[in-house]
Order: sequence, then C-alpha cells, then structure tokens
Amino acid sequence: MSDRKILVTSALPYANGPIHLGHLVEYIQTDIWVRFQKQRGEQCYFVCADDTHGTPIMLKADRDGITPEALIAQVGKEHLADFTEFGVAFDNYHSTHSEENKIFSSLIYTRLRDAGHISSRTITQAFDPVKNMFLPDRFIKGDCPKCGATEQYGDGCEVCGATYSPTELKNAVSAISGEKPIEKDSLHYFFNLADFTDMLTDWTRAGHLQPEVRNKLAEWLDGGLQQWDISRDAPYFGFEIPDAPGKYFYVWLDAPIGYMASFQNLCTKQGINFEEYWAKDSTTELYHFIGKDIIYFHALFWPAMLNGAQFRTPTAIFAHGFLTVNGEKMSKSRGTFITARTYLDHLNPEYLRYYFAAKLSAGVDDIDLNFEDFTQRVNSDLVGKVVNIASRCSGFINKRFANTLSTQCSEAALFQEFVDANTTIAAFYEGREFGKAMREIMALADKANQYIDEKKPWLVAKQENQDAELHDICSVGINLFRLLAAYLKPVIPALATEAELFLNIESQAWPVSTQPLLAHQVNDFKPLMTRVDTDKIALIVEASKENLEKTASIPPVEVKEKRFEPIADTIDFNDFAKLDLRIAKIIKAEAIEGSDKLLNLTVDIGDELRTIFAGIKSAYAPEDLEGKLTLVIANLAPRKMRFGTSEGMVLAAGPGDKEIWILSPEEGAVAGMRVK
RNA sequence: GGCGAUAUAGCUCAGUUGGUUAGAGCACGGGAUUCAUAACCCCGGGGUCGGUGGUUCAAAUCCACCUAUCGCCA
Repeated sequence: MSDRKILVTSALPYANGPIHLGHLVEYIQTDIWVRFQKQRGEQCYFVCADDTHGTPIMLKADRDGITPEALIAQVGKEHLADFTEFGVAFDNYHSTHSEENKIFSSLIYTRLRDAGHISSRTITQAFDPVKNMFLPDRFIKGDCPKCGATEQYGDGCEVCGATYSPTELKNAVSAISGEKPIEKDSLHYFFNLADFTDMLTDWTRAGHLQPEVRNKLAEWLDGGLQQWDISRDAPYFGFEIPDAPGKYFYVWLDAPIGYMASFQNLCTKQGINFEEYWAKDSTTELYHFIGKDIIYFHALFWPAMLNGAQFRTPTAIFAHGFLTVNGEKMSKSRGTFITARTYLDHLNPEYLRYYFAAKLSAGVDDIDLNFEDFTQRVNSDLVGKVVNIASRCSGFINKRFANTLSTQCSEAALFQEFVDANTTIAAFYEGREFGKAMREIMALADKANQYIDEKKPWLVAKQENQDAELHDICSVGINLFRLLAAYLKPVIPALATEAELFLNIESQAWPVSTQPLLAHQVNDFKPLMTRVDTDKIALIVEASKENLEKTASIPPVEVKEKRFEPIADTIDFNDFAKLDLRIAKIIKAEAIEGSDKLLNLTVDIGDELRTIFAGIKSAYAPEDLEGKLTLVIANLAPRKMRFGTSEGMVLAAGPGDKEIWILSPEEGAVAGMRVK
C-alpha cells in the first residue's frame, strides 16, 4: 500500500497488580489501531512492557516474602496472559527491569547531564527510622491540616481536597512501620525541565497533541516549568544512577524509556534498524497511546528528555479517558472493579472489544461500561445484525447449492457500495473515531438485512424454477457479510478469523478493491457468536466482590485455574422443594424437521405422557433414547416453541455439541417417582 | 481553594460557522414475517437540549452566574 513505518506503544502497566477493565480500554484501543494499520499493509510495530520499578513494587514483594524480581516475573506473566486472551497482539512485550532499559536510561541521563540539564541539591524528606528509608508522600498517613480528617495521605486530603506537603500532616505516621517519620536530608538529582520551555512550547503547538490536551499543556507551560526530581535513595528497586552510588532513577524516568528498550529488544530479535526509528532525524512515525492521567509525563518530560538526549520526539500522543462502570468510578465494594481475569472466566473478550470500539472516540472523554447497554449493543449489533446475515443465507447455500456460491454477482452496485465504504471507515479508524466506524459498519449491516428482507429468499425457495434467483440472493448476502467481517477484523479478530474459515478464504486485507466471491466453495456454517448471557454479568460482579474479600484477608496464593462455572447463589430448602423432578421413561424420540438442535421426546412421567423438546440432537440419536429412563422437571411452565409446546425439560450436563449427557437413575427406579 | 472538561429521549451518543418541526442506535408500543442463533423488516410514541438570566429577528449552539459529575494543581 504505502510505505509508512510506524511504531506504536501502549502505556506500561505497573507490575504491582492485575490488569483490570480500565487498563483494557487503552490496550484494546491501541490494538485495534495497530491491527487496522497492519491489515492495510503498513509496516507497524506494537511494543509494550511491564513497568517494574519503584517503592510500591519493593514493598509489595517484601510483604509477599519474595524478591522484587520474583514478583515482577510472576506479574509480568499474568499481564501478558491477560492481554493475549483479550486478543491484544504485541509485537514485543518486555520489562523495564531489563538490560536494554538500563543501558538507555544511563545513556539518556549522561547525555542530559553532559549537556548541563541535570543539577543536584539537598532536600529534606520524611524518613522512616524503623525501615531506614525515605517515604514517598503516599506512604505517610495522618490528619489533614486543613479539615482534620484522619487517615489521609501525605500529598493531599481526599475529604476536603486540600494539597500540602507531608511535613504539614498532623500526627503523621509511616504507613509501612507505623512509626512517626523523622525529617532527614538527602542529595537529590533534578532534570532542569525549564531549559526546554521554548522547545516544549513549540512542540505542544505543532499538532502532536489533541486540542484539549494542548490547552491543558499551555496552562502548565504558562505556570512556569519546575525542576523534576529524578532520583531516589536506596533502598529502591530500580537502576542505580551511573555517577551517584546509592542513588536510583525515579521509576517515572525509566518507564517511558521502556518503550525504547522494548523496541530495541524486538530489533535484536528481528534484525530491525533501531536507529531508523529513534534517531533525531527519523522519518518514521512514533505514537504513544496513554491515559489522560499521565499526560504530564508523556507530553512534557518525555519529549524534553528525548530532545535533550538527541533522540527523536513522538509524532503524536493519543490520550484517552477513564473507564467508569454503570456511570460510576470502578468500585471494589460494588463489584465493578473487574479484573481482566474475572471477565475472561465468564465472557467472550470480543464482546468487550466491540463495546469499547463502539464507544471510543479520538477525544479524552471518559467512557462508561453500562452492563445493560453492553448486553443490548453486543446482542443486537454483532449477533442480531452482522452474524445473522451469514446465518440466514448459509442455510440455503448449504442445502440447495452444496455450499457453492453463485457464478455471478446479481447486485454489483450494492456490492460496490459496500466496497466503497472502505474509504470512510478507514478514515474513522485512522483518526481513532472507532465509534463512528462502528456506526458506519452497522449501517451497512442494516442495509444487507434490508436487502435480504426485500428479496425474501424464503419465498423464492418455495417457487418452481427459481433456483438461480435464490442462489444469487444468498450469494450476495454472503458476499456482503464477507466485507463486514473485513471491516470488523481490527476489532473482533477472532470472529473475523472464524468467518474466514466459514468463507473458506485467506486472511482478509483491507477491502480497497475486493471482488465478489463467485462459484466459490464455502464451508458449513457454525454459529459465530452467541448472545451475551446476562447471568454471567451478575457472576462477574459477584466474583469481583469476592476478590475483594479474599485479597483483604488472605495473602494471594496460587489458585488453580477454574474449570467449571462458579457455584450459584445459596438457596434454602423451600427453593429446592419448588422443583418437581420426576423419573421419566422416554417412549418415543424423533428428530424435528427444520431444527438442528432439538429432538421431540414423548416421555412417560407415571400418570401422564408429556411432549418435551430437548436440545440434545447433536449428542444422541433418537433410536438410542427410546426406552431409557431419565430425569425431567415436571412443573416447569410449558414453553411455546416454533415446533409446538414443550411441557418440561430433560436434565443434562456438558458443554454442548457431542458432549451432552442426560441423567439416568440407578436400576429400580420407575417412571413417575419424584426426586427428593 | 484555583483551573479545566462534561451535562441533549429510559440507555449510549450525533448535532458543522447560531437558521424550518432537535436526530441515530438500542429499549418500549403496534404491524408484518418465518430464511436466520426469537434474529430480521416496516410504522409509531417519547426530549422545556442540567438550571437561571442575557445577547440576537432567531440559541442545544454565543455570554454570565448557578448546580451536578469527573479530572488537574508536578
């Protein structure tokens, strides 16, 4: 296509805790953008790493009784596993605790130092006399000097909003030892950010930032830039400063350098030219996707550091907003602080990818995960609209035309309209207006469904000598579906791959000049996506509350991966007694024409015969069932179905398809006995 | 406390430089239909555009103040 060379990063997740849904907004946003670029044939690398240094990591490892190295190795593995299962496909995932990062941190520091951008002076800080370490503001607790609220952190009061220095805090204690902190002097190293005022003023106005971010930065710049404290005293988990024994780089210095380190690591593995991407005169594109909370580090410190150390600066910084759940900040007690793992235990990750895509824009607005909206949106857009197109056409193609598409495209104009839409959709993807892209794609899906409705293939199918017409209509439907799958591929890659498997085609490139599939053999259609099970959402919320209880009292232990769904809420005996379970004898079993799942069973439950539809066709042949004893719910409300009314339910277990097992009693039980 | 962002239908969001009767999707109601994973298609109800005041021939849009939510103040 073109010869763009692009390097993309997501912010580095901190290695002191699990990935949660808030994190995922960013990784999914970045991943969609990267997949889009790759699908267009651009050369695009996506790198990331765990952010592993600093006091919180050191203390957590201490508390867990392991080394920081062991902690970050474990957490790094979990992070990558979570990302991978959500379809976030990094070209490289590294760690800031790496040789590459140490080298680049030292290099950048010494270049800044040699250019006169580093100074040092002695400052006074709170010190824990028991643990023998300086205390970051967040590790000091006490009473707010303004409003007197207790249990406040050293940097600000959460009750009245006041900000202050830890020394102003009343009744201050170390959050680590509980001891009263003393004041102690120490030599610190500073990055002279003000040296870069002119450079940053120009840079922030030169189109590298979103408008709202640029305004924010202008405000900060107007206020005057201050020195940035980049050193911390031992003990500190990080890199020692080359010319300052006992002093370590502050975690936020080496974190963004981790982008370079991870890319260097990839370059070594794949023989990519690092210089081409990072040299001062580089013509490649460099993008950082970040949350709006870390704009300061990425839009001021980072470009200044790079500029001062003779590296190129980013092409653009893309900031996004926070995630709220049901309109509120994620909360552990409400069960809305949901980890990636808890979600994965219950729901398809592509639901969330699509939902985020549908709500993301190029702006920094917060986005809300509303469970009801989530369910409706995924069900109606993905299952009801998109997948349904393939589902409603494939039946005819399969039964009447041996899975072969028509030799002509009877709706060339409509097909071309779908292809032409690629320009608009691509512009939305490129500009990170994913929500608008999804609207555009769903409008096409609506159009495809309208087309089918208008042509009514189910009527055509019943007419004599109309086979060619039927063949054409359904082939058009399948061809339109194919384009929708291509447009959605960056967002829901797993479903797109399943679709390609069904269509019997190669991995789809961006459809700039796609031709319809003619006289093409497809494979049997299998349901590509099922509807969101709302019960699963309740389970996620419940499990997220449980996480809180567990982590509050018991230290984390190796938990065996759960193989089965969690046990449902406790019920009392009266609840159980409501179920009337009976031994039943299957008198007659027959397949239902027109249903691929259901068998029509006639069962004897003692004093009466019942007709029950059971979704076990995939696992049992009707003739094998006749005469068997099994278990049914006899007092379940009758359910009207397409093929008649089902007067109960046969009990069975298993994941589905061939793996379904009905229950049967020990010998001696007879039809009609109640299960108690 | 200072600064900033946001506030439009039950939900999620569009609404260009002010310009007919404020739109879409979903949800809801009615109709039609049975190919499809009860999905799809057609029609409809529903809004004092957070509040108050102002500028204007004309305000969801511009201005001031207020309220609520979120964020920033290294």
